[in-house]
Amino acid sequence: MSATRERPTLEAVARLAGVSRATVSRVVNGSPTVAEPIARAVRQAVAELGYVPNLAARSLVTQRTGSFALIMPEAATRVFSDDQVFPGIIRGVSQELEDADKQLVLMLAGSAAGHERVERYATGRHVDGVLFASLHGDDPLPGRLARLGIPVVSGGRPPGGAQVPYVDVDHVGGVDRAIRHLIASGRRRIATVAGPQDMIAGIERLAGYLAALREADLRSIVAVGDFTRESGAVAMRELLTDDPKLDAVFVASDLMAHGALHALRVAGRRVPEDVAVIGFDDIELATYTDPPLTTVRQPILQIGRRMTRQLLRLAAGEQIEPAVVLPTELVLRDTA
Amino acid sequence: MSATRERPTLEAVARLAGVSRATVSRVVNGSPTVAEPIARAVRQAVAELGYVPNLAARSLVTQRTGSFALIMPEAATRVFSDDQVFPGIIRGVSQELEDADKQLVLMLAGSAAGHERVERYATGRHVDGVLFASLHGDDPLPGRLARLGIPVVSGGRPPGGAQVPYVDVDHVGGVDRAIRHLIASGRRRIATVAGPQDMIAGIERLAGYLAALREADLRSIVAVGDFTRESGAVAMRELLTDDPKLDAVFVASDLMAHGALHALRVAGRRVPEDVAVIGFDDIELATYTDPPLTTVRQPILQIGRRMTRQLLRLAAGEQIEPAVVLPTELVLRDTA
DNA sequence: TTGTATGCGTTATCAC
DNA sequence: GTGATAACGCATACAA
Repeated sequence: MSATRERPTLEAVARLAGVSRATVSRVVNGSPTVAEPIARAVRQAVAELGYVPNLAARSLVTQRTGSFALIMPEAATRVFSDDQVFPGIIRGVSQELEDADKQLVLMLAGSAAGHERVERYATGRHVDGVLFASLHGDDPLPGRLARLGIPVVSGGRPPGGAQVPYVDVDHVGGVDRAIRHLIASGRRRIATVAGPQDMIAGIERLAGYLAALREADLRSIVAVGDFTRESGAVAMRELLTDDPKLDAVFVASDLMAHGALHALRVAGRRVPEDVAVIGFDDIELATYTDPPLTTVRQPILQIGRRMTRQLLRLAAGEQIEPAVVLPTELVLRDTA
Repeated sequence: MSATRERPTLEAVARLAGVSRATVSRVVNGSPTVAEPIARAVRQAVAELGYVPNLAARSLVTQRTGSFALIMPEAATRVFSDDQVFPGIIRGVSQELEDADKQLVLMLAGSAAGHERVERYATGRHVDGVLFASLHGDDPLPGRLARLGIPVVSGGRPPGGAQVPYVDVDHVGGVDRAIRHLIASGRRRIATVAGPQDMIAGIERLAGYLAALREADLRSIVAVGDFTRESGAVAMRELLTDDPKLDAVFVASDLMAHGALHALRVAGRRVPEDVAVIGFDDIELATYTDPPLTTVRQPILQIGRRMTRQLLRLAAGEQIEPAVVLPTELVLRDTA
């Protein structure tokens, strides 16, 4: 029982079981064409030696690895702030991959170096397919991988218009319902804290806000954040400066909304009496803010699951829809 | 530019450059023993063909993969709740690995199936080493991997006493300072919401609480949660039932403390006037609770970084300390 | 049903 | 400095 015992190979198992390597391979891979007594002997030898297949060798010949990459083109700080969106996607992907008995390889690609390493990794055929949790600007990577024949699915429509299959939610519809609700409850000076304008979620939600206000013939008041809580607070302060009499604000993410609530409290505004607030996402935090946050729910877990299912189908050689759009829903709590 | 173009191999590059495979390999791996003109020609051919080394083939011969696994023996729900502890560790690990130009493979092993898949993956030599973000009970996996000669480092002392090198923080010292602070400010009925008792963080923080109260000759009041926000709220309600007159509570994690604050507000208790609250972790949320949370800071990012450095040294064949313990610190805000 | 032989794409050990 | 050539550990077409 030495600590650095040689790893047993197929060969060793074959010798011990008194059969050929091929037979051992068949047993290990569950081929039905092996006589039961022999199979038993082989399994016995496998157990005795503690044999585990070398995955590198296997994937060298099978041309597949059984693992899939989920790429977060974000700084780690952003992925793991307490914004629950990325984590939710990770969970969805993880669940679906687990069901398929595939391995998840999570890659953070915030830095340029990280981006490059991801590319090497994926093109090096370390994975059978690649998921992008989000995309910034017109990142060329997904298109490049797809062109190399590597199955790729994106979370959110690629902002640059890259031709990559994606799964997204109905941002505009959700925002529209939120704004209508504010208007219906008598609000007239409706501002927004928008998300980053190089991400599709930021772009679409702002577009939705602008369209809804235009239709209602109301003036728009915009400040831009970057989906962090801190940026939400900063943007809220800007808005209050721009228009001290604003009576509602649609914030493009719950985390930013939390920051905004904080800023409003500091500024002495009551929510919802003075200012109504609606967020977007419906992460767990939304239930625990003070007061609990009215928000547009997006099915975060489902995004991850759906992306994964699409990718698995793609990797299996099936044809898939170029776009899947999931519904959003307005969840009424106490801030609007 | 066909979508499923054959991948170029070393052979192809060699042919195009008019040299041998060995030479191409040398150039690709940056060997200095290649004449510059030839090296240039090879690089040219590599670029032209878009050659990328097949990592499976490479690791088959080098016996190393350049990637390391970070295993979260938790349900995904827990890892990616908005508790920032696991994410913080992931970030630390990710940063340090990035600096070393190594790949991070994140594996969730909450379910039994997941646990088994992780074992196959690691013993299958898909990674050069393994990090456990936390350990439950006496999980046999880390010990098993270590015995197979796979470098392993644990985050937190293994509760079961497994002989695996680990990085942990000074739980007891931190809790002790928290309790002393409560006593010094006149609190006498000090309760605790403990963490899960199969995790070292839960065990040690409760032990620290009990020891500090015993020393001060005060009565202990204990409820147990599982590090989720909801469990913090539930436990807080229990405590209020047990002793309606309690005037302070040490909560073993900030997220549970958030739940506890919520429960206290609902119960009509003012914080800190009626009840003082101290958390543990100092995640970003602690700054944003209402009121901002006094808490014991642990250097979460550093835990991840330090674990990774230890693992890299281990994988490089160096000898490492069996235990590294990082300091904690009391951060005073408004709840105590 | 089982065994033999071959190849997957690299790196490493030699000669040259 | 460069080029053959032998592993690395496995899966599979083909033969028996």
